[in-house]
Amino acid sequence: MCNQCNYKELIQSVNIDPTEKRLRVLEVIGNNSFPLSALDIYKTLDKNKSINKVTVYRILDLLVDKSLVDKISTGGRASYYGLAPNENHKAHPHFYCTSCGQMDCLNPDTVSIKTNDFLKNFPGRIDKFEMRMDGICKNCLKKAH
Amino acid sequence: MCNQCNYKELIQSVNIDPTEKRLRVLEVIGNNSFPLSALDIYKTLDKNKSINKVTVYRILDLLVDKSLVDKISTGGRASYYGLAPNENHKAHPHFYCTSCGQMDCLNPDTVSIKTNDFLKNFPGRIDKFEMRMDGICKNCLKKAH
DNA sequence: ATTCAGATGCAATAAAGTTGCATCATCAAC
DNA sequence: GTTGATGATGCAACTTTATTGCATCTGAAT
Repeated sequence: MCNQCNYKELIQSVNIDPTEKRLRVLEVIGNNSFPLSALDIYKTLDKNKSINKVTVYRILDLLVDKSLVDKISTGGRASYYGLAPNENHKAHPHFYCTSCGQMDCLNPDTVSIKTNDFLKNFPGRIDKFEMRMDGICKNCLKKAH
Repeated sequence: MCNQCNYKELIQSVNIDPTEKRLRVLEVIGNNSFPLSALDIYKTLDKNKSINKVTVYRILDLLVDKSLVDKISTGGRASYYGLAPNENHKAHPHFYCTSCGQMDCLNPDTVSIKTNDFLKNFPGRIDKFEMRMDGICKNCLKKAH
């Protein structure tokens, strides 16, 4: 969730056209407090048949490519999307409920990571760091009995 | 890669039948120094038409369920499979090359993680912790120019 | 008004994994 | 040894998630 973000400016800041659909997609992602799947986003926007599924995927790819949006993998089959880390949003781990598919953002300092000398010596290029915990959320735990 | 493992005993230790196919699947995973996709495993075993794709998926599900094998998500679409952590294999992060799809195991102490008070206070149940770095491996970096 | 590039839509397709049901193998009971 | 039950495996069809190819639209530049 981002209350400080001007989505139009965000899009313009990476030198792409802030089209209506791109804005809508980024808004859906930004106004949500947890990451969403492409299909979640599509369904949200398609309430009034206003966008095509393929367009959603293409916009997501673009926003990820421009580092405005973060593509987060789950233990499940679909990727989820959330606002990329920036000054207002520190990078943070996620929790994925393997029962209901809900994904939550965890506080950035629930875990502290120290990447020793590793990063300096790694022979390839590292673009991204992802950390995820899988389990059963409290709601599903309750339902279980 | 596991040189100390007796795969048959491993399978028996979780009270399931050590069938020929289960053994083959676990061996392929265990003899490999990096995680493989279900299709990699299938192709390795299917050289002489000796196993069905569905059987591979079902065996993988079973081995994951019994905690002998770890299902590792990538930035891509397929899951990868490696031996689950145990006394001989500490849990460790992975590196995934977004260019060629190769996944590598990183040294367990390339990063040190401190999960502050988080785990104690979390209202759900946590089964698994996954950490992955995505980027371009040194081979693909070379090819790029 | 015309043209051109980029954005979007639509249908078809691909990749990864799952399901339902048939068959096979193993083993205990008779 | 045959029978019957149980679990393992095979095969075809299907589902979900995502991608591709090509057509159409839109908006700025000329």
